[in-house]
Amino acid sequence: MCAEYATRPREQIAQILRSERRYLSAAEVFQALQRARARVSLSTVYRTLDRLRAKGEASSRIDEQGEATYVICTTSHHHHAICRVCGHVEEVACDPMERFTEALKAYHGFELDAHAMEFFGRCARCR
Amino acid sequence: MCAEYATRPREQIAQILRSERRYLSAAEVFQALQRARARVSLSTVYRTLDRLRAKGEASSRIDEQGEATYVICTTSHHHHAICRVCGHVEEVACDPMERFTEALKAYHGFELDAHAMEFFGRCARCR
DNA sequence: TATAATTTGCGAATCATTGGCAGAACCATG
DNA sequence: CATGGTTCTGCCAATGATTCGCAAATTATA
Ligand SMILES: [Zn+2]
Ligand SMILES: [Zn+2]
Ligand SMILES: [Zn+2]
Ligand SMILES: [Zn+2]
Repeated sequence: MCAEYATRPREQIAQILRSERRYLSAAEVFQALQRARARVSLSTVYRTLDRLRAKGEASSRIDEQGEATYVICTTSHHHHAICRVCGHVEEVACDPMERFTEALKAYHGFELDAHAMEFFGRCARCR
Repeated sequence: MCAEYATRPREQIAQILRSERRYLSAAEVFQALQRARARVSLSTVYRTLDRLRAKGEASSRIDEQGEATYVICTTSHHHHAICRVCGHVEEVACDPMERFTEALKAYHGFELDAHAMEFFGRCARCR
């Protein structure tokens, strides 16, 4: 029990996420599937995206309209710089974070165990 | 035209947000209003919370269940450290941010114009 | 091919949030 | 303290993304 099946729909969905390096909603993935003549239901898209996130293979964020969006990314700790023009997602290391950790403890007595960051601007190509 | 009315419902909602220093959903604010015997509709709660956010008097975030939550905060640039135990929100200054700005430009050619950060952990009282 | 476990598709259900609109509240003015 | 124009509020229906339930299809294994 609890085995994992490698299925066609899952591979097709992952394929789309891998080719686009930007946050996509379930609806956008679904549309891309239809454009590629892949017959996958919207339900399966939702389930697969959530599964990728749970496995740590994708990162999710809620966009301005309140919709969940997903992007494939590495599992090591990093943050995302999102281009306002093309949506391109750049993975950013996070060394300077230690400064915040220190400041939080010194000034607020707050002990950090996690943090989230997002950067917005224009990527190298769009400048 | 376009004047602003100071009304009872708005004051009652702001009162609740001021007394609780943590992120509250519209439903939670509504329940608090009922507990205080204040007769305000859920619609008004939604409208007032969004209005506070638009005026910069409150900050909003989407919680783990996908619901919008709000907290009163100052207008100057800062970030939030959220206690995992009691939900207390601490405002955190953001000087070390310049490091990220530099790194993004140097390593990724990415030009920053905005960023978002959230910190999670345990506040001084809950440690 | 036979079998059991897992996944899929479909449609219905959920549920936070928004929209429309008639009436109530607000506030400046006389 | 009345009047009148503007702004808010409450009610309730509509929206729309996401989730659920379940029978049928797919996968893995022998
Ligand atoms: Zn770009
Ligand atoms: Zn980090
Ligand atoms: Zn705490
Ligand atoms: Zn900052």
